[in-house]
Amino acid sequence: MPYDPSAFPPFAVTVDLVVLTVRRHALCALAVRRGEPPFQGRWALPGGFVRADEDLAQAAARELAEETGLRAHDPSVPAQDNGAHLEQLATYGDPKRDPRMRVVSVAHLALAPDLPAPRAGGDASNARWAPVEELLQQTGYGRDGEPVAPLAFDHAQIVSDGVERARSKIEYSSLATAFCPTEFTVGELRRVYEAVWGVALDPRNFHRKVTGTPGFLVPTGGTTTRQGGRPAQLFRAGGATLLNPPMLRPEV
Amino acid sequence: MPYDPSAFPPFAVTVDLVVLTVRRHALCALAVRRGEPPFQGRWALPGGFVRADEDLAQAAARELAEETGLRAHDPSVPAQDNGAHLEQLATYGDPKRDPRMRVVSVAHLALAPDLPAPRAGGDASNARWAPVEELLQQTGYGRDGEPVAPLAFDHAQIVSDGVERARSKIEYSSLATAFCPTEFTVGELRRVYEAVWGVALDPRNFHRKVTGTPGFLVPTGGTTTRQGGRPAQLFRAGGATLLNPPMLRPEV
DNA sequence: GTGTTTATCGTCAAGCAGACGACTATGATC
DNA sequence: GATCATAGTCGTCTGCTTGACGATAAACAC
Repeated sequence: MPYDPSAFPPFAVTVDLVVLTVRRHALCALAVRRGEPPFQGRWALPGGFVRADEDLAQAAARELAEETGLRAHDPSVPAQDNGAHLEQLATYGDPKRDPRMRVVSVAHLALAPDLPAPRAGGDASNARWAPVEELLQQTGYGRDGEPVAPLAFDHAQIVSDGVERARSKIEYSSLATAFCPTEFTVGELRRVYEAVWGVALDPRNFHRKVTGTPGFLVPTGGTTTRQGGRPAQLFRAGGATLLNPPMLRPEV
Repeated sequence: MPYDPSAFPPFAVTVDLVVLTVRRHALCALAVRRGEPPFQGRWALPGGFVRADEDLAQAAARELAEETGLRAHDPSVPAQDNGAHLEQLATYGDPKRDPRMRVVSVAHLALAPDLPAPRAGGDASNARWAPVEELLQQTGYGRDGEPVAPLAFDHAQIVSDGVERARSKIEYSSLATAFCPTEFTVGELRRVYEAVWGVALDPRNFHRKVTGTPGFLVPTGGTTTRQGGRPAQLFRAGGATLLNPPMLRPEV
């Protein structure tokens, strides 16, 4: 039976990105300002159409590079540095999610270390790192007193799902190191967990846990006093990806 | 700026279903035989095009009902019975995954209790429950001596991802009860875990764990001797969905 | 030097998991 | 009906992990 275009409705397929980082002890997501309707002037997630010859992961990596300059970490090259973690999150396809046409969006989750200022086509005023609580509250006022409008489309739901994925995934994997630079201290890693979970962790028990888990951290030999106080050992992420037993998230 | 159809390439969007059940102590997935090219005569996952006015979850629930007669369990109605668990799995969009055209498939995972014979439009010879190891081995011979051909398209990858999701999810959630009938014994639940994980579990420790986790199981008062031996208490699934601490999967 | 900050090591008790003994209640077999 | 096999249920013990927290170490600010 030959290909019959009338047999199925045509869709537009996009990728949207939840790019998370930890800045100033807060979990932040990258938001870009929409330059055209619908939702003109509102904040939204970066994203764009999947091209005709592109895989979904390729499209997500391309959008990530365009918006942040980050290369996506290729899981098949374990020793690669400076690449952001990128994984598929979920797919959103409500018929009414875009008023113009039928759009299915394959959302991806990226975790990146703290970066210099974001860029959106070179225009800094149209991209920012926003604390996720600010993006998720429907109305109110942000830290700078500016009124907060809800994210465009269903992007608040997507951010919420991405944050929840990140929160649960650092429990049982070594993914929290994706938020850290190449070399980092135990204290810096602990502050990542504290920012993502929004809780305080005991420094002594955390130190025992992460240094006692084989393959999680490998010492580089160096030390640093970045945070003040006694110099701390520097580590790199080890080869282990799964934490067993997991890092336990404290009860609320 | 008005809607410009030339600004994006058109896609076909489908849902594919990984329907898992436990039959005769083996984890099985529903497979249907393809009646037309490409891959005519080969086994594939049930699925079909998403309609113009349908949400993705609706499309998946519709396909599930068409192929198995199962209603999807609506998470907003906790007390509902007899509904299969249905959740989005992942989305597959390699440009070459369907030789006819550009198809993006949103795979869903369904977990169902052991059912009567499957039906595919009423034709039983074109649908079957196949042990997942049989579906995942690329070549060889099945249990009945018939030669095994790989699944159509990228469906082997999708089955593999679905099985992995189910294996990990029964660790930290009460989802294993989705494989059981409304009333079941601790031993039946244990055999579900053993089939899904492919391991043997200690009946005494398992019994202590599941009966000691608040909200996991609620006794119905009845007993049964279905499996022979001493009569066992019957339980229903409790309201808890998350298991904390999780059920630990034994090391290989 | 004194105080402050952060890192790191140690101790202790509670809880949980794995290994496994013992007993119970049914059906099957002789 | 006695014996056996099967499956379910209750306990015990030991080792590991965690959470709470004391103590020490090494830097900086004054």
